[in-house]
Amino acid sequence: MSERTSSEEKRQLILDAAVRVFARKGYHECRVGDIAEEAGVAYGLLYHYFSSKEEVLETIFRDTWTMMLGAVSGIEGSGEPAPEQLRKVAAVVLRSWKRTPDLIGVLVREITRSPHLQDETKEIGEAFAALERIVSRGQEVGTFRADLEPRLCSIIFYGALEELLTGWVLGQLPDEDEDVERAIRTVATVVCGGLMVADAGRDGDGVPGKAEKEGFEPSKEVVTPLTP
Amino acid sequence: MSERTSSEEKRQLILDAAVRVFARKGYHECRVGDIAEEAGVAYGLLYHYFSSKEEVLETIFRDTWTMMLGAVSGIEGSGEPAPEQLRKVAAVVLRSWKRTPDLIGVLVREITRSPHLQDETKEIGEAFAALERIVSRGQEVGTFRADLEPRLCSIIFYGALEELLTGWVLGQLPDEDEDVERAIRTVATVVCGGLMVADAGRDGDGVPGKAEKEGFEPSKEVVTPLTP
Amino acid sequence: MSERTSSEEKRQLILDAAVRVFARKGYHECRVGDIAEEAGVAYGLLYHYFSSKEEVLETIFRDTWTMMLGAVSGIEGSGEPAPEQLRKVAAVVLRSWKRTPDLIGVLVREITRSPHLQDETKEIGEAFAALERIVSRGQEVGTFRADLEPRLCSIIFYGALEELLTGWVLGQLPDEDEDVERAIRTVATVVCGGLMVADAGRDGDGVPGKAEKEGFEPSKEVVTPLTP
Amino acid sequence: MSERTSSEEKRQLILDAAVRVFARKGYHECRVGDIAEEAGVAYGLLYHYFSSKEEVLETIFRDTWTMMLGAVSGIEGSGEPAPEQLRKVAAVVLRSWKRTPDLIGVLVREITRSPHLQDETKEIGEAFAALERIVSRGQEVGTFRADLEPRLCSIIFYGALEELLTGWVLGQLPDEDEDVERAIRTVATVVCGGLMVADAGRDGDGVPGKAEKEGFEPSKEVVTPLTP
DNA sequence: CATGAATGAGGGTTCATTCAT
DNA sequence: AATGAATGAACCCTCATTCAT
Repeated sequence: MSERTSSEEKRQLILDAAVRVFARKGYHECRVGDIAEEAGVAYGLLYHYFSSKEEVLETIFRDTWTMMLGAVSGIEGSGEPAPEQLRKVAAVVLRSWKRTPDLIGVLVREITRSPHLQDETKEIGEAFAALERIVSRGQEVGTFRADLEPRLCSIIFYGALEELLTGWVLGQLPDEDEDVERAIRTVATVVCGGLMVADAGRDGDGVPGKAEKEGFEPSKEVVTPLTP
Repeated sequence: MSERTSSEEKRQLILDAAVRVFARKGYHECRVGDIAEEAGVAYGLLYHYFSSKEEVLETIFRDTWTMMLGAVSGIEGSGEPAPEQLRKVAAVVLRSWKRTPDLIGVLVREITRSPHLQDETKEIGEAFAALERIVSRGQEVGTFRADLEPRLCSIIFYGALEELLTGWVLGQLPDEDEDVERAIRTVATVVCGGLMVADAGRDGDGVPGKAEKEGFEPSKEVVTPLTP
Repeated sequence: MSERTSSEEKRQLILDAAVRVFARKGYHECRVGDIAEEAGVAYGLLYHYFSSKEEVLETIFRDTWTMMLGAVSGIEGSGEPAPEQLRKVAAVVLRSWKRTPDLIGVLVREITRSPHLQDETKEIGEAFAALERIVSRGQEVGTFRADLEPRLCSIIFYGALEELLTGWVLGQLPDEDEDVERAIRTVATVVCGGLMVADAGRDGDGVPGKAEKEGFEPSKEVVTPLTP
Repeated sequence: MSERTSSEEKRQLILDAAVRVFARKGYHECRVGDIAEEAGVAYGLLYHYFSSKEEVLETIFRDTWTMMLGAVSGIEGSGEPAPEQLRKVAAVVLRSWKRTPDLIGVLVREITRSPHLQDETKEIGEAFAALERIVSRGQEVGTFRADLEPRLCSIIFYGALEELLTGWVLGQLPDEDEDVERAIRTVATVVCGGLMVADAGRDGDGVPGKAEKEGFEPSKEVVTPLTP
């Protein structure tokens, strides 16, 4: 109780500081001292908790993707229709921009750093696998057309999300709350619309159908948020 | 003929070598000496043609995006229907993986690295603008539904393409010729399908419709390939 | 009895651990943490008993040279003939390799490292002085030729011992018990033989003469062993 | 001709500077910058010629031992009597103190640095082997007593030389020219005296016998000096 | 006594860039 | 145009030492 910051808290303190610094200057452009300074700890303490600067970044990646995986898994297990599930994934992912812009900035900017992806592939791969299963089940129940590879569809869907985040990160896209909501609707509409069989529930206004209009999103509290 | 390598050829020699080295080790992980060695020239000669290591990367970016912009512009001006145009953009972009995997690898891995995007934004921005106009025109002629922002749609579309390329670059996705063609069809089907108005030309199988079956792609020679 | 480890024992525990670690990795190459780990104590406890890492090494040096000095002094005061005294010194020094190889390894490897010799010079110097006196007395009683400087002789003698130890430490010389005994005989024979006046006791078989054959070494228990 | 310092000369410049700095402060206590400063070159240039600070020391060791080996080999092949050969080795080794005190200081102080001896063992080992052969031949022709192991004798002999050098390096021993010459005589007398058969050439004054008095050392110019 | 988190100066090394040849 | 030796600032990391608990 009286302990101000436990060991684990100190570790998180450093991670949070690293996210801010990486977001501000980029991984390669920042020095280890910047992170320590931002965290308000001594230079070498970082090396008590992490074996290298790179491990700090890897930890950020892993932690985030683990959360992401948890969120997607939760949605996947909800039993809702596939289009609604994709919509929720889009909502979780895209809303995280406003929640934790620094973290998203780091992920977007450094996502393809070679060494990480090799290792992080597990978490990322599982997240993609979950998306893939959502698409597959949509196909099985006849909601989605069956002539497309679920794998490719999950990639298309996730790529769309990532590019939207990139637009916000780079300041090339307006990101007011309503802009974010519109982006969620648009990506859900386009991708789900393209995935759904031609006449399934199509009444002329696109995928999410009436649900959208009926206040389709009570799940906000249910879904694990993407961030700490 | 007797001239071994002209100045301009030497410059390109270095650029090509840089692409291979960046693809192999990444921009930050490679040394200027690696590029020179790969090009078979001396250490300092690189500085006759480029003012810095970074300018080499920027040149690769600019050249490629200029080509990309040219290709997209060409497609945009073809007068074909919007879905067909998007399809061709997808074809040009995705087929470039097999043509020039190293170059794509560099673009995918380094694409969001901070300092570059500031400058490259112009070319990239114009490419996005062209995609946006394609979507807009599809909306104007009633092919695409009008209730979606063209900007967001272009982002979704391009994000899908980039994520597919990423899958190939990272070796997480099969990339035989038929896989590439399937990816082209899939992204065109999904995105165009999601963009099109519910009953416009829908005959139950999605966007590319009959066109696909009628040998829809004589454009291979027409379209400027994405690479040198 | 019930006391697990007294303060003094803990101190010695750390010293013993340090000897093992220094022998294994060398003084400069090992970390303070290595010593603590080897001793099974916590990081900072070392600083309760020693003021620095260097003091640990100095303590090892001083303790050992104090013992060495004690052994040599004991031999010097035995009243035996000079050749026999040198022989016993050789025996004490060289046999210590098998007794405490780690300690000898540390002494051999770190012996001339700069800062230590300044301080240790006192003990080392006294040991050399004792050797010198042994030689001098041999000269006074006519056993050793008088035309050689005792100081140089003591250096030659000790250098021979140290180089033999070095050969064992570096694994370049066989070190079975009989090899050690042969080394003792050889160094005594060569050095004493060279020191002795041409015809003094020379009966054709070398220095230690009959003494050697008569079981010349009952001193094993008498002489203070070189090690704790 | 007009070239002030060739590449090889620059390399040697750095080595010479390193010897001076190592002699002054010791290997561990000096910084790479000290070497560069002493050599009058830039910090990083050292890394053009050597891969690390340690390689600089190793090069000094190897070069010197190669010279030592050459000198000993030359003496070994001279066909002179074994005692005279040992005497010349002593002369070459001990006189090197006055010629190149810094170099000797480095060798004496750092000789047992673990990693080096593993590698340098080849040159050092060959030098010992040459000494061993000198002793063996002395035994074969009946000059040296045959009941001693040549290997041990070579170690005893070299240890004596090294300890004398150590005495000078540490300033514990007078090192005027006459002191050096006396040390040469003493070590030759003692070791050769101990090695020789009791009455072989013994006329009461030890080994070098008359030869010494007859101007026994015209070899000064003949023998390869130990230093560059 | 004992612990180990915290400190931070200092080290070796790298490497983009320059420049004399 | 071409070379590669020379430069030196910058960086990551180590690790002896301290100190609050």
